[in-house]
Amino acid sequence: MKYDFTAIEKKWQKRWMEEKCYAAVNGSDKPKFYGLIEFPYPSGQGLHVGHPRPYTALDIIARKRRMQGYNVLFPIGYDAFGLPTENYAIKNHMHPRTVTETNIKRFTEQLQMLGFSFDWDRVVDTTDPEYYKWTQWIFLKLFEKGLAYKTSMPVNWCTSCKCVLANEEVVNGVCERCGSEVVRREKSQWMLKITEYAQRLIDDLDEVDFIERVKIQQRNWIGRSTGAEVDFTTTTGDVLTVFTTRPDTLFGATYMVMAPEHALIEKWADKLENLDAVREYQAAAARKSDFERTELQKDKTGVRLQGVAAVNPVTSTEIPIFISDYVLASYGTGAIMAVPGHDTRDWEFAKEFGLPIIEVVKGGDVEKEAFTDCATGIMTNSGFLNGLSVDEAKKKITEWLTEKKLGHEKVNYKLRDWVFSRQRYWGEPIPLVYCEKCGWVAIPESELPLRLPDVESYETTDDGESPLSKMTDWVNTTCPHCGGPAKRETDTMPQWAGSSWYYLRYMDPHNPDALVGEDAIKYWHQVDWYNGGMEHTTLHLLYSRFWHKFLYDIGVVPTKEPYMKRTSHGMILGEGGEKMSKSRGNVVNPNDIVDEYGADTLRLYIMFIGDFEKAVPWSSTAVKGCKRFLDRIWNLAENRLEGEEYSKANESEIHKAIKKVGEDIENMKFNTAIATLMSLVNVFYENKPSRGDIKTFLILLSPFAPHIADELWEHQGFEGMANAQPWPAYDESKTVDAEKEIAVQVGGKLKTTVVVPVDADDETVKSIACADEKIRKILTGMEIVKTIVVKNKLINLIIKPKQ
RNA sequence: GCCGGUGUGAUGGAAUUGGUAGACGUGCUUGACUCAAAAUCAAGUGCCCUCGGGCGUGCCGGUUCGAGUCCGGCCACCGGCACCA
Repeated sequence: MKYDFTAIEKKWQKRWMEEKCYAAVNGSDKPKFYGLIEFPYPSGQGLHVGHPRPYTALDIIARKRRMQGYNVLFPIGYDAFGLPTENYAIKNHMHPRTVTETNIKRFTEQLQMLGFSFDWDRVVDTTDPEYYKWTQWIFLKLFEKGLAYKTSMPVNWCTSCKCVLANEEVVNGVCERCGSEVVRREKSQWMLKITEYAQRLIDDLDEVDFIERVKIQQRNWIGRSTGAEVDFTTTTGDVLTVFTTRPDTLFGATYMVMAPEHALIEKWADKLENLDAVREYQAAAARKSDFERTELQKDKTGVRLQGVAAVNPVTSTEIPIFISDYVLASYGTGAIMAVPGHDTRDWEFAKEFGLPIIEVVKGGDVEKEAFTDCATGIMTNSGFLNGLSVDEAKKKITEWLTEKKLGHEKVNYKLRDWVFSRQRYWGEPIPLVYCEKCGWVAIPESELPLRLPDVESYETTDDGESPLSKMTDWVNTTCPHCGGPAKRETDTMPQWAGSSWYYLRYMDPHNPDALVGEDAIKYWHQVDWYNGGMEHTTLHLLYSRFWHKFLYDIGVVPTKEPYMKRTSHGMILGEGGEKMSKSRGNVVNPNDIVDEYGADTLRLYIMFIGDFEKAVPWSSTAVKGCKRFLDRIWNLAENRLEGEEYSKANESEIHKAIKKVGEDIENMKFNTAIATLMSLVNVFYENKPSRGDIKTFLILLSPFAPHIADELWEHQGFEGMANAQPWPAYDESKTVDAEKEIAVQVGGKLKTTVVVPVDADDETVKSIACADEKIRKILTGMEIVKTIVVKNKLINLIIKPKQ
C-alpha cells in the first residue's frame, strides 16, 4: 500500500478533533504544563513557513508532556486588531471585521492542516467584544490607580499611517511597519506609566528562566544608570539641575548644556542678549525629524546663552551655558554639566566652540581625546578628591553634595512611558469620557465592553484625529459622574494592548464574569514555557510583563511574572539566505509543501533544517530527505511485524535513542533528535525490527510526525493511539555497549583505534593498545614516558627514544 | 561607538562542554533493478600524497599529553541599541 499522506493526515486530524485528544482540563489532578506560542496576527497573506517553526517546536514539547502524564494547556488565538487589516479594509471598502473574519478562517484552516495539538475550544480573538471587554477593564484599573494619564507631548508621527507610534515602533527614524518617515508632532496622548515598574522589570528577571540574550536586551532597553543629580546655581538666581554618572569629574565641568526645549529658557527669555539666535536654533531643532537628528550625529552644533551663566559648585568658577540638540530633553533633567576632558561628546563640543578642557582624571591625554576609562584613572586637579580612584571619588563627592544639599544620588532609566493612544479605528475603544466639569471619567464597568461603533469611513481625519471622532452620536454622551454632557475618547488602544494579557484568557476563555476565574488562575498560575521571536523582546514581552505585574499588584494574578521560561527561535530565510518577503518573491507557502509531501514531512523538515535558535535558509531539495525518511518508516511498519520484545540486535540502539530524543527535545535540539530517529531507522534496515521495536519507535516519532505515527500504530494493531501512549523509559545500563572502540594516540596524534571492554581499567587498556600491531611498530626502540587514559574514550602514549 | 552572536566539507548542519572533527540530511560518483527514465536498494564522498604518511574547524600567537572547544591579539559577517550625560 502506498503512503497516502493526504488521506492519512485528514483522517487523523478529524479523529483528534472529534475525540478532543488535546483538550486541557481545568482543575485536573495531573501536574499541569502550560506551553505558549505567540498568537499570530491574521494577515491577508496567510501563513508562511516561518510561522510553523515555533509552533511545531512547542507542539513537540506539548505532545511529549502529555505522554509524560501532564495536563497540558497548549492554546492558540488571534491578535487581530491592527493597521494592515484596517488599511486593507479602507482600500477595498470593506468592514475590518469582515476582513478579520476571513483571515482568521484562512489561518485556522492552515494551522489545522499542520496537525498542531492546540486546544481548539480555547481560541481567543482580541477583536471579540467579549475579549476586549477585559482589555478595557484592565485599562480602567490602570486609570483608577493613576498609571494611565493624558499628556501633550511631542510624539512620533508616521506620515503615511497618519498615526502616533510608540518609541519601540520607530526603527532608524522610520515607521517599523511601513518604512515611511516619522516626524515629531505635538499631540495629546494617553500614556501608561511603565517607568514606574522599571526597577521591578529588571529585578524580577533574576527569578525567571529566560534565555540570556533576552534578559540582556531587556536590561539594555530599560537602561538603568546610577549617578547623581547636581544643582548648579545660575546668575539669574535659578537652580539648574543636571544628572551625571560621573559626579567625580565635577571639578572638570567647564560649561553646561541644556536641551533646546528646556523650560528655563522661556523663563530667561528677557535676560538673553541673543534671544533671536536662541529662538532660531530651537526652531531648527524642532523641525528636525528623528531621522535627521541621528544622521547629523557627528557635528556638534549649539548656541551660547548670552547674559546668563552658571557657577560650578566646587570651583565657584562662572561657566557658560549653551543649548544644543545633543542633549535630550527627555532624559535625566534635560541638562548636563559638560566635562570635556572625560566625555567624548563634550570633548567634541568643546573643540568646536574653543572651550577649556581640564584634566581631572590622570591616565590619558585630554588634548588628543577625552579620557573615559573609569577603572584605572586617578583623580587630579580636583581639590579634596585628588589621589582617589574614580570609584572612591564618586562616593566621596556624592556624600559631600548630599551634605551641602547641592545634590544627591540618583538612578535614571532610558525606558520611557508607553504611548498608548492611536488615532485609528481598528483597535479597542478607550473607555473614558471627558466632562467639562469632572475631567476624564471612567465609564462604569457594567457598560463594558464599550463596543466599536460602525462608521462610514475608517480613514484618519486630516487633522490626525481618529475616525471615531466623526461619529457625533457616539461621541456625545453623558458624564457618568455628574450626568452632564460629555464626550467619549475617540482614540483607540495600540495593537500591543490585546496581546499583553492573552495568556491569562486562555486559562478560562469563556468566563463572562472575570478576565480569568480564580480557580483557573490558581490551577494554571502562569505560563511554563513561552517561545517567541526576538523582535518582541522590547515590545510585547516587556509590555506584558508590565501588565502582569500590575495585575499582581491589584490581586488578580498570584505570580509576579507571567512567563517562567522564555526561548526564542531563529527566522527561516529564503533559499538564497535573504529574508523571505513578498517583494523578493521568495516566500514559501506551507500549503505547497503539504500538498506535495504532507504535513508530517513539513513538520520534520522545519525542525531538522538547523539549530532552532539560529536563522536558516530554506532548501526545497533538502525537504525530500524528510519525505524519504517517512517512506522508509512506512515500508518497515506497513505490515504487521512479529515479536513483542525488543529484538536483541536493536535493543541497545533503542534505549540510546529514547534517552537522546528525550533530552534533545528538552534542549530544543530538534535537529539532532530527528537525526537520531533517522539513524535508528537505518539500523532497522540492517536488523529487521520486531513489533516491540516499532512500537517504541512510533511513540518517539509521534511528537514530530503525529499523523503517520498514529496510522502505523493502527496498522500494527496496537491499542489506542500513539499520541496517547506514555513516553517510554530507557534502561541506562542498556545504553552502554559491552565493548568500546577507543582512540589510541601517540604524542597526542591519533594513530589507530582498538576495541576494549567497557570501563576497562587503565592497565588493561594500555596492554591492549600496546598489543596492536601498528602501535607495536611505532614503539620499537622507544620507551613510554607517560600514559593518559580517558575512560571509554582514548589512550595517549607519550614516548621518547630508548637511551 | 556600545551590547549580544556567528565563522566547521560542494551544501544545511553534528561533535556527550578539553578527548577519534564532519553524526544526520542534501548534492555528487559508481553499481544493482529497468528497454529506458524516475523511484528504490547498495557502496563511496574533507584536502594532498611518492601509500610510509602529511594537512585540515576565519587569521596570528599561547596554555595543554591533547584545542572546533580555554586564553591573548586581529579579520569578516549577522542582530540589537545608538548624542541616554
